[in-house]
Amino acid sequence: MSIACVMTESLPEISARRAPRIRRLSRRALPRDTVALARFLIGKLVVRELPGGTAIGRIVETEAYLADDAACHAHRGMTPRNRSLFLEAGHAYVYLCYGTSYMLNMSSESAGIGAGVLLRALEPLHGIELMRRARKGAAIAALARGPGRLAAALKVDRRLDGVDLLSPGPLWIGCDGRGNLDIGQSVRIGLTKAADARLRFFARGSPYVSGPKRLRP
DNA sequence: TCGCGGATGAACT
DNA sequence: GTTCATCCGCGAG
Repeated sequence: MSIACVMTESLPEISARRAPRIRRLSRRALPRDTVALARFLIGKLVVRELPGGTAIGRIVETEAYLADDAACHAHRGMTPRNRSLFLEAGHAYVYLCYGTSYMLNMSSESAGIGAGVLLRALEPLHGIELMRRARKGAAIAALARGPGRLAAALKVDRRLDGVDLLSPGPLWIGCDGRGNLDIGQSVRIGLTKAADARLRFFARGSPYVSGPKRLRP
């Protein structure tokens, strides 16, 4: 993604004089620990480069899935589906849930350790029309509120499983220096296993966070 | 604002 | 055959 590419599109959400300077996250800068990484990713940007343009959203909700965690797909060892969770921190793990929705995760530990962070919701910032087309005209507030919606809005599917999110490519994660948000914490959403662990993080007060109101105080 | 049920498909036991 | 970290539309309160 180049600044020029952002500025050539005449979208109201980012004015020319405030064009974002987005830098890819460096692997060195990532927190070592999965929980710290889930918190760290709040406020960072997901950049999706598509033939029709670039879609960008700010991460406002994440969940940590630990190596020692019954709710983590890697909990019972590596399988063809979950092998991306065992890649060095910063790789995409994408899978289909309930036959209808893709989930986008980022691997979070050293190579060989299966753990990750689920990206649950974005504040749409740029390429909103692109995302709305992918979401059948949904309201902006609901474009990427929920993990399945997030993946749909960014056209993320299994083809992006294993992609390095810290390298140039179709999908990467960056920072624009404005990510200092008030971060709340709660139990994770929708789980049947290990449902009591408070491993969900969200930007307090953001209307783009998913889940019932009691879980986003 | 909430809780419910159906649609959906791939991986795993 | 079972499981799964969801979405959507609907109806109750």
